[in-house]
Amino acid sequence: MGRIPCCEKENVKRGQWTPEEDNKLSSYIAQHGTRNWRLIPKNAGLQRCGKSCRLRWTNYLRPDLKHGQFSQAEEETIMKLHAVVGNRWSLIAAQLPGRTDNDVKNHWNTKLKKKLTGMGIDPVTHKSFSHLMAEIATTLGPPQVANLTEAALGCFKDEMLHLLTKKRVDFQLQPTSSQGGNMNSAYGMNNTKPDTKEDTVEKIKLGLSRAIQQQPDMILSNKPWELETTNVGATQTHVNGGCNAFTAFQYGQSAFVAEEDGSPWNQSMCSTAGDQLGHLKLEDENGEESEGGKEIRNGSSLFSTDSILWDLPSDDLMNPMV
DNA sequence: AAGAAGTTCAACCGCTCAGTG
DNA sequence: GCACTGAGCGGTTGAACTTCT
Repeated sequence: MGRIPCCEKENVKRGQWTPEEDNKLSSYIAQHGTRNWRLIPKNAGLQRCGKSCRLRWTNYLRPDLKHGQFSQAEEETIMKLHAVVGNRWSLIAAQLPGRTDNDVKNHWNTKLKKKLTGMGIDPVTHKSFSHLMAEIATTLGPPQVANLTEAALGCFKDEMLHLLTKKRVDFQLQPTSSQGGNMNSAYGMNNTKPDTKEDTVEKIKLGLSRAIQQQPDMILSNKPWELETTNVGATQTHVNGGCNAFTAFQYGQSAFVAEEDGSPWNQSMCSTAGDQLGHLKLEDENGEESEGGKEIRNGSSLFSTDSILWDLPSDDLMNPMV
């Protein structure tokens, strides 16, 4: 039993709309309104599917639409709401006057996701990668924890590579006093060459392995059955006294600290390892070391401590959230 | 200058939901 | 309660444009 098509597929034009078509649709709707989309193309003299007309109108022709760049405030709203409601684009768009769900969705997919990833935050869960690594660790038995490096890479390799291969990365894997080993000879201090993807992955592996080896108690102590979950507003924060390094990485804290020490990765992806992983320095095109990178600085201002996730008073919403 | 690679965004598709008889 | 229909939603696609090599 097939689904009844919304219109006859033949005799129906598809693809980009022409200015004449836009005019026809706009003037028809101005006169007759938007009742019965199936009849609109026929009556307006358009060889288009009703659904296509509705989309064109709601996403482009509606007079109350904004077409320019998203403002910082709008981006903030999207990110906050996405953390709460997920991919409910229409719900999010309802809070942004003049923006459509399609606009919001596109902006999220092309800009905001990357921005978050660049900050070491998983755009799906809105948790830092280090937090997610900790969660992975809790699902592994002690013998498997040794494989955490591989597991973490499996999960975040794409994100890491995206970030690391887009920017010039200066790995400075600093040895700790307890290590005693000569990290300089192993990795080369101030290795300013980004190398190949494979090299990058190997370096991440080495750093993570070392961190995990040095902190097995911390990772193992974060057992799911010992986790206490508290609700903070609309988001959940895991609280575990023995594993503070992993707790409560939300935008506010993450970005705030990142700005302080200039290395978002140190705080997010690398916070598990802390100093053992060393510092990832981001350099700009001129080879100048940036304080966390341009992207990150923008992110920091976006996620100021004044606008952390759970601080979203319902009064701020344009429309009541369901 | 030209081709390749990456990015953006309008448009489409198929599914679900709500309204109606 | 059921069937049917229109509207709306979110995921995906691909053309156009931009940037890189």
